[in-house]
Amino acid sequence: MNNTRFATAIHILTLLAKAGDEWVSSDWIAGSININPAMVRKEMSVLQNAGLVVGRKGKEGGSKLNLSQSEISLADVYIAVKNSEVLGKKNLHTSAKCPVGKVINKKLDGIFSETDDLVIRSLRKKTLSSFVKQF
Amino acid sequence: MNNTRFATAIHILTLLAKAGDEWVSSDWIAGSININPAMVRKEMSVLQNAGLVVGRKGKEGGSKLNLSQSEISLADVYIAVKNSEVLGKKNLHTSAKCPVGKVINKKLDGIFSETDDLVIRSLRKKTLSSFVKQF
DNA sequence: TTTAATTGTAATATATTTTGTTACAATTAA
DNA sequence: TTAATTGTAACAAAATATATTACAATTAAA
Repeated sequence: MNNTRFATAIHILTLLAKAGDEWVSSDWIAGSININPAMVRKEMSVLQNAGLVVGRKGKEGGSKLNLSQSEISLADVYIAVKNSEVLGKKNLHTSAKCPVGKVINKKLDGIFSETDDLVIRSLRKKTLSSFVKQF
Repeated sequence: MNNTRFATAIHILTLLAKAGDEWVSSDWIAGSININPAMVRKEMSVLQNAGLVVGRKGKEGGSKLNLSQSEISLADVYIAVKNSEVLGKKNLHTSAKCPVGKVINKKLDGIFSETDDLVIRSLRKKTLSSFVKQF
């Protein structure tokens, strides 16, 4: 996760949470984060596919939450945006001739997935609701 | 961590652990990982700065562990190589005019560092020794 | 019905990060 | 003295992330 996707997603969801039942435009959100509106819409599209938000086209269009704040956990957000494991990537092409190189990825798998699970279980306990209360 | 540095560092340390008191060349290690020897030396340099390995130049030179296998935790390795937080980067330049944009990074800080700590505490319990035993 | 505003998405461009490569002075053992 | 090796710098290439532009499709409201 050497990118801003989690931070961006949380920022978006926080604004939607605070907007309640209003439709919020990507332009408004982009102004708060200070990124391009098209970037907001791209990430919004991911959050829609995850079932967290809904969008509406056309004049007076925009986005809003699809679930209540307390039904959205930060794990849902993380899972929606994550594109690598916490401990990073493995070296593909390790040597089949070396006893270590031959099997190391299988051994790393355990640690890698255990670490990912740990993070997800921790984020599962945190809700958008409690995050937004801080503001 | 959208890179291979942790996997590479663990691979290196595993080979050194299995080599015992011998000096292992970057060329040999590179062959097992199937990457460029200069890459191995770069990462080795990081592990040296972390106090985990020692190097020797010249003919019959190479690297070996500076501590016993059981004294090296995977957290030591992770800390040595990590260059981003688990949950990624924050958006710098968020709007000072928006009540959310104004303070969100401070609020995210809590979650971000808590998550990093969680991972480190978990890796702290795992030693190079127990990892290497699997081979 | 027309207009204005907005999404969703694709295509392209730019920037940043990661990985790979080459080169070589300094060092060390034999 | 020779041969092998590190440590590091400089540069190149590839992969990933972010930004920008454009526009068809849609929708509310005039």
